[in-house]
Amino acid sequence: MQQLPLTISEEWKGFMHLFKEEKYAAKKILLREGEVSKKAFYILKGCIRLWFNNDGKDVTFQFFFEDEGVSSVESFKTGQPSLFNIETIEPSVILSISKKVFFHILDSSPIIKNSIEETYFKRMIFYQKLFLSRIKDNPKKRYEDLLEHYPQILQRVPQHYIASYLGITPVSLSRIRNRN
Amino acid sequence: MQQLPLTISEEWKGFMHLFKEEKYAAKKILLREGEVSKKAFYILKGCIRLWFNNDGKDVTFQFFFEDEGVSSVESFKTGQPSLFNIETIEPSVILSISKKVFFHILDSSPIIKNSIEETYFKRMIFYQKLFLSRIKDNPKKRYEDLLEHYPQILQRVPQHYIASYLGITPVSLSRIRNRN
DNA sequence: CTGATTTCTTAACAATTGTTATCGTTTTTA
DNA sequence: TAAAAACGATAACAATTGTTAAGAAATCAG
Repeated sequence: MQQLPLTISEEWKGFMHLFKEEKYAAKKILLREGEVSKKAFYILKGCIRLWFNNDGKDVTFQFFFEDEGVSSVESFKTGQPSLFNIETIEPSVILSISKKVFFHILDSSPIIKNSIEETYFKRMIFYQKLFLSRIKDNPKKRYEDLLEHYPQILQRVPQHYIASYLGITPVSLSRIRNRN
Repeated sequence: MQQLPLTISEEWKGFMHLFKEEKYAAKKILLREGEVSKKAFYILKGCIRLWFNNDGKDVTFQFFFEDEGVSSVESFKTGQPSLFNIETIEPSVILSISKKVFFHILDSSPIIKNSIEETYFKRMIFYQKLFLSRIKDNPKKRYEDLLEHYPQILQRVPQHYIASYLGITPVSLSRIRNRN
């Protein structure tokens, strides 16, 4: 969906053996809010959400599906505690890589290093656009955009997560859906 | 405020003669939405807002003040049309630099190149946080955060720009302010 | 200095969303 | 498979925000 995959380019293939394949049940937390990220992930099968605790309320703010890279980027890179949880929604098959190995790959391949930096840049633009959609659109419009551009999300993700993602309550989302 | 300055480190000083100092009146557009960015800016005095036209409505989404770098990053870097306008709010004194010279500096100084890439990374985190505040907080809370963390904005920027930035109408902002 | 514009407030009403609670239905788990 | 938990729809009412309009105050421009 709105996520930029960790491109498995030709270049990456030479390093694939350094990834570890892991299977997780649904609702498994891969990284807990407040902890320091030690691994980055790549989804082979399944889906994941990012969420954090906001005064006792579970706030979901991003979804990831097959062939997308997921991590708490700033925690993974800088060693700060993660601001959010990374949690499976469905049972999932994940490739994981340690910090040490990841940065070793970056050092040994300028091509990959470059592509990762490009990824930071693109992700910045992505978040800028997400932020803009919050400013310009009301919840109903944001729901319709989601319906138009990422219908798969609505089919795979429980509705109250989506409500949270849209910035409204589950009740309000249910109303919007049944208002034609 | 919430912007990451283009750090004028020691390293930068050797290149300062390549910048051009320009003076602008209030409400001057430095880059128009839809045009390709040819210059990046650094504010010596004054302030600037970023805004775009949304169905005829003027939507402001970021403010910049003294000692901050401003540009339509993705347009400046990739040559795509800018998604927004860059406009002075007050009469301003600006350092400007052309694309050609800017990237020449990046090529001649690995230190600066590195710091710019670091800037992309930090700006990504910045936009991520902005986006999160849209999800977790209601307009009133966002106004109070602004009041607490960036009181200078409220003193220097017209209120309807701030309302737009907070994602509400000027009328609603006026009500929030006068509701104690 | 004066008329025009911009900026902010307030009012009245409509529309939307939040809150709380209830009730089937589906899914999970022991 | 049976009990428990999760999920989604709906209702009733409160609170918030949007819309439109009018008017006062401040600022700008000639």
